[in-house]
Amino acid sequence: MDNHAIAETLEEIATLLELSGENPFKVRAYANGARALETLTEDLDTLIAQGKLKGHQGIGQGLADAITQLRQEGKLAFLEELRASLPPGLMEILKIPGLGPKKVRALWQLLEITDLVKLTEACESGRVAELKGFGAKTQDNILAGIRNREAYGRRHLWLGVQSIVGGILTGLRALPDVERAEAAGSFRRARETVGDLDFIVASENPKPIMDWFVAQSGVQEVTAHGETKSSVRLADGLQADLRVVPAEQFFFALHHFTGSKDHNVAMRQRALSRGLSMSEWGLTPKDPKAKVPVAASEEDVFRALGLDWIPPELREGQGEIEAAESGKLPHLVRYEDIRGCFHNHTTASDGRATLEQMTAAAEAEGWEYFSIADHSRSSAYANGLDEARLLAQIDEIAKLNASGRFKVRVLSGSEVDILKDGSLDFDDALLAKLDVVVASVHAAMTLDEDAMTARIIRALEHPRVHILGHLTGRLLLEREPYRVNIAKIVDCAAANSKCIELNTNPRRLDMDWSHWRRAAEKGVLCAINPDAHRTEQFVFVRAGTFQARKGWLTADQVLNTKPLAELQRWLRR
DNA sequence: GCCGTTTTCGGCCCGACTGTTTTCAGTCG
Repeated sequence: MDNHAIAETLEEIATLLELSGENPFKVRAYANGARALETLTEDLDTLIAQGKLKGHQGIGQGLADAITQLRQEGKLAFLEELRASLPPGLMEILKIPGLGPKKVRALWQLLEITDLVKLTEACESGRVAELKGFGAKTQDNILAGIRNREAYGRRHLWLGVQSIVGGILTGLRALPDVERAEAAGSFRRARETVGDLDFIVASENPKPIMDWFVAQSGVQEVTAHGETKSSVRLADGLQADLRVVPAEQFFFALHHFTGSKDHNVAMRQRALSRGLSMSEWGLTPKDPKAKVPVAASEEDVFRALGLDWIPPELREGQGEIEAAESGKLPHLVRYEDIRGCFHNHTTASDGRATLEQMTAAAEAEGWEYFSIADHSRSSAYANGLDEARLLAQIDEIAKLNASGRFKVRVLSGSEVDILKDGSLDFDDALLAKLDVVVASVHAAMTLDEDAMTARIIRALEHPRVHILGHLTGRLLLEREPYRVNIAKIVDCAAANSKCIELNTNPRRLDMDWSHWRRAAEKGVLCAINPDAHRTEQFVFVRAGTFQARKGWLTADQVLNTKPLAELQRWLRR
């Protein structure tokens, strides 16, 4: 099993234990272990061999043993027993909003409900409402939850919800009683996908704000409408929560609901160690005579705990608090630092805009340079260029640059296919004529991990390759990543001074933010690339810069921040 | 199950809302 599969298995154990009525802290330990594994940056086999798995945050002896066994044998005896002891259909029932482990257990034990079909029947016949702790309302909510389970479970691409967030914020800020309004949650942290939206408002008069929020156009269902908190369902099952707090609590609440969970836990622990209790309401000293900290900004919240302000993108519980304590937070890259990008398509392959249209749009972005990297011949589905067409395009780009019609410098390139054996789709003589070579996998995605890793490493070691394109091939919410050892690819890129792409197509965001910090520490450069197939997609660079920030990247760790002359020296070296 | 310059046992973040209750359990984030 690879890291991801093992993490999913640990999640499954956590859920099964929860349904068994196990100690909730034990349940949490497995869930924490799964997260620790997902964000592991070292090679798992190396850690196991060196006996260093235990000692990682959240991984003790028990989890280290379980992970080792899953990695080496692919199975775990106590998991088999656990699975056998519970009806498999309970897992689906647990996903219905409003049903947690206690209620699912009650349904199972008292009504012998073991799947969604039986649950639906029991609700329709009114038997669920008769159970202790249930009622008519709960029964109705379960039926609604079953009907809408697909939509409610879906996450949403960050860029896809951006305009919705903007619209709601504009609406809130226009209300007379609103002093401040911000979006919080995973949207503010720029997670690649967003489960629901969180809004925080400062006001002394919450009621009209709550009333506006639940009555907005686009609201399909009101799931909560309280004095300080309301929740609604928007289109596609997207949930939006609003919390209204007094102005003096605003920045504590904004921090709290920005999260992440891991970050907040670490912050609360830090507060406790300094004699303070932390919640969304503020910081309360254990000593009633001590001064109560106030916050007129989010900086004040961090300052009260002896920390520098931590950008929301970094708040994932990945060491940001330690860095903020010692003044070692990185000076993160900003969109203003970007001078161009390297992976764009035209109508020559599968793009929707011509070379000239793309160039005009790049100039409008204010960029110094950008490179065309159309598909190569093996990507026939995308109208990949053969040698003759690529030579013609190189010539066309040279003429466009010579014409002086645009200030932006167009670099010629190719998104050359990495073939199944790791060789490239064009010969060395042709590659040598290009300014930029991006190498990507587009076919034979089902190789096993060792074969895929060896394939990509062979391509990356090719002296003509500058940038590795979309490393894992994942499509968020659609397609799993290829099986590939990212740690080994990163090491290879570092050893050969190659650049890895951060593909900022909102469905890709690949390589993922969680790997960049370690990659950059090893000296691997990042190329923030839109993979634009039309001019409007240059905006991906803007949105994708948040992902680079999430990966702790500074401007000098990003290839696109180099001035043209320096860039050309790097490309030709 | 994890963790520990007070701890190897006894903690483990905290609060709002709903629905079912007459004071609170369960769920959610």
